[in-house]
Order: sequence, then structure tokens, then C-alpha cells
Amino acid sequence: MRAELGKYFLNNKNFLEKLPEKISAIMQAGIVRFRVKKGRVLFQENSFPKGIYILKKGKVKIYSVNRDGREQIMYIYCPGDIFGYRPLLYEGTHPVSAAALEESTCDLIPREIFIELVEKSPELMRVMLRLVSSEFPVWVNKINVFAQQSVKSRVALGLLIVEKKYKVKGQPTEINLSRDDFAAYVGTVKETLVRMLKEFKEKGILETQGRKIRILKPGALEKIAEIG
Amino acid sequence: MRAELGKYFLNNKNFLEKLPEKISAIMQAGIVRFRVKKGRVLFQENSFPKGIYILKKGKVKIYSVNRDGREQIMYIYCPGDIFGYRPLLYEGTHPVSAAALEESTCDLIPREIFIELVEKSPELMRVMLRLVSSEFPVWVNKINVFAQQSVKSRVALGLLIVEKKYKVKGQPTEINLSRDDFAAYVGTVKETLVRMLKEFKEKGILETQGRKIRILKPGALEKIAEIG
DNA sequence: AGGCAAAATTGACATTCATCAATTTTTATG
DNA sequence: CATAAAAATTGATGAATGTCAATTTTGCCT
Repeated sequence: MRAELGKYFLNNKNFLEKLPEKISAIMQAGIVRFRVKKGRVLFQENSFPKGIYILKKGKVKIYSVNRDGREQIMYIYCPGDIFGYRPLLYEGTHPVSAAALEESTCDLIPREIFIELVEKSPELMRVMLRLVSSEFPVWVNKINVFAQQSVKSRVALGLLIVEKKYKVKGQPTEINLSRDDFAAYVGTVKETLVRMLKEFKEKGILETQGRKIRILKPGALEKIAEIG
Repeated sequence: MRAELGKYFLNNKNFLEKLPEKISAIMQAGIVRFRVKKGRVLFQENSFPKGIYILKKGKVKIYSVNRDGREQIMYIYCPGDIFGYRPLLYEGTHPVSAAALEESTCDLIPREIFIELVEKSPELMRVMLRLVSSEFPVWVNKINVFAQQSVKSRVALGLLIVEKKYKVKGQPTEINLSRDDFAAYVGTVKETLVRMLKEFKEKGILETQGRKIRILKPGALEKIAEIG
């Protein structure tokens, strides 16, 4: 079971631990820790990067907003993930915005420190190169899903992905995302999403308590998502 | 006019020229040149990379095929573009297949040569890091388009993108892609694509000669693609 | 605990788009 | 140049899904 889900996850965790002691020590020293409230924006699309972020607690979405104001969520980051580093590496602006999905804590490694270290340390450059190039399959899979799968499949897949993100060891997993955010994540509108959830609920695949979703039959979702 | 189209193009050209003389000389020495006939596959999804490719002549698509056998084209490469380098950098397999859309000529820099150079040369590593990280916005935009735009918008946008790819200085541009490939590029089926083309033709936006398409009113397409 | 704003849900409806089947046109081959 | 095979086009049809409007439920704040 739970086939293939890894295809949709970036391999972004424990970044600092992959670095030589010396480098990570310098980084640690420069870190600025801060908190963000639910809904608060960390950086805006088209802005210049202030540094790289490491999420310590909470959930952060990166997303873009189209002309009609409709939002599309590209990815949801979990504790341990780093994000916001790409535009630093090509000296451009953020192609997406980032905002906290819940009360979160972040470490920021300031731009100057990070850039200088990348230039000086081949090991760090190697780690970044590996990190960034390994992301491609994730985006490819996402494009495939959006280009070819029905909304129902995407909701099923989205549920499986998000469940994994919200999983905490030893506890029943409760997905706690607003319907609007979930819809923006799977590329549909709130109303359609709600109807899919209702259908799954009636089939006994999941149950809801207020906005919270609990998955009962992941195997059924895998079939609907066509990853079974 | 022609607003924003750059967002959908990788900045992949003239790769060798961005390198120090010494490095590019070693690469040049190792290059294997070969030809591929129309339709022929260069590498298969899930295979291990043989090296990096530089397209000299023709057009190459990267694509994946889903369970139902339906194809999705991720990107179309033009002369000067390099491709197939990402899995080399993270030591994985190709997440997509590559095939020639027309009779093409390619240079292959063999895996061992390339990898050794990347490890030895910080300049090359820097170039690769910049290259790979700058790709992210292109994939983000593609995901946005597939997640949120109608098929008609995507066909309009696809026409503008592909026209640019087929443009040859001083000649009227003729798009020469099969309907199946075009449909796989914009994420629809052949029949729907044909209907959109017919509609655009009736509105005087384009004309066709056999499979060849010539765009008459790019401005109208920009409006339909919502990038105008 | 009560009240209010935000979020979620439901219903009705129109539109978009994929599917299937048939036909015509184009291209490739001997 | 004739002819078969491949590609493109058209038509008919139904299912999927977005939109608009209303209603209900939830969560938060004092």
C-alpha cells in the first residue's frame, strides 16, 4: 500500500545535517528565529529573497495568485523542510509567495551569509545542486497530475499527500486544512471539493468533524487516485 | 505585445559558452555526435542517464506516459538547448522520456566525463546550480496553467510558445507539430484540440495548410491565453 | 455562554470537454 | 503515380465541473 507517494514529496529535510560541521556551525551562528501567525505572509511573489528558511514548527504553503485572484498552492512545507532558497541561487525574485497555514516557527539564514558560504564551500554547493536537481521529478509529477487527472483523482491524491504531511507518530492523523486551501492545493473550487469529500464520506472512505478530516480507507483513495 | 512568454522558456542555451575555456575544451573533446530520426526515442523514463545532451539541430520533446498510455509533453527543446542533465546531478533515473519530434542532431557528453568535471570544477558546478535552480519558475508557471486555465487558454498559450520555438529569422513561422503531439503538449485530446484550432481559424486568428499552422493574430491569442 | 463573522455546505444550472464512431484528407511507399 | 496507412476532422452525446445564490454550521471573541 501507500504506493508511490514519495514521488510527490521534496527531499528537503535535515538540510543542515548533510553539511560539514564547519559550514553548519557558521550557518547556525547566523540564524534568526521568528514566529508567524496563521495566515501571515513570509514573502511575496516577485520580491527579492532575504535568505533561506528552515521550518521548525507548523506548516507553510508556497502559492501563486492568478489574475482573477484565484490561488494555487504549489507545495506545503513541514517541520524540517527548507524553502525559499531557489531565487537566491539564480539571483532572481521569488516566483511564489509563502504563508503560514498555522502558527509556525521559522529559522532564517540571511542572504549574505548563505551566499558567501555557497561561493566558498564546494560541499555546500554540492548539497544545493543535489537538492535542487532532485526536485524536478516532483514538479513533473505534479504537472502530469494536473494535466491529466480528474478533479476526483486529484482530491483523492491530495488527501493521501496531506494526510502524510499531517501525520504525527502514535496519533490518529487529522487533516486540518481549510476547504479553500485544500481546493487551492488540488486545483479546484471549494464547492467541487466539498462535493467530492461528501461522496467519499458517504462511501465510508473518510469521516469529518467540522473542518477536520480523518481518512478511514486509504486503499480506496489510492485506487481513485490511480496510484494504487 | 508578446507579454510574459519568457516565463515558459528554460534558459538553457549556449551552455558551453558560459564555461571557462579549459572546461569546455575537455567537454568538447569528449563529445559524441549522433543523429536521430523523427519519432526515435533518446532515452526512456526510469533509465539511468548516459550523459548530458546538447541539441544541435531539430526538436526534442521530453514527456511521460500515464497508465492509460496517454502522453504528456513536459517541454520541447530547440537547437542550443541542453537536456537530460538533472538525473546525473542527483544520481537518479530519468523522470521523463525524450524523443525526436523531427530529424535531429545531438551532442552527447558522456556521463563519466561530465560527472568528473562537475566534481573538479567549481565553475561548472556553479553554472549547473544556476541553471537548475532557475528552472523552478518555469515549472511553477506550467503547474499554474494546467491547474487553472481552460483548454482553450492552454491551446492559445501553447500556440504562442510553440510559434516562438519554430521561429526562424526572416521567414514566416510555420508550426509543424502533429495534432497528437500538440494535444499532448497542452494537456488535452486530439479532437478537442482540432475544435479549438477550427474556432481560431474561423475567427481569422490563424490559418492552416495541412498540419502546418500559421498564426495571423498573436494579439488575439494573448488575450485568450490571458497573458495579453 | 452568547452572538457574530467566517467557513462550509447544498442546490440549480450552464458550460466545458472527453469519448466513441465515422469520414475525409494527407502522407508515405512501392 | 497509385494506393494503403496514418493523421486529421467532424458529429453526436453524456459526464464532469465551475458559477451563482442561498443556507447552515463552526469557531472565535468578549
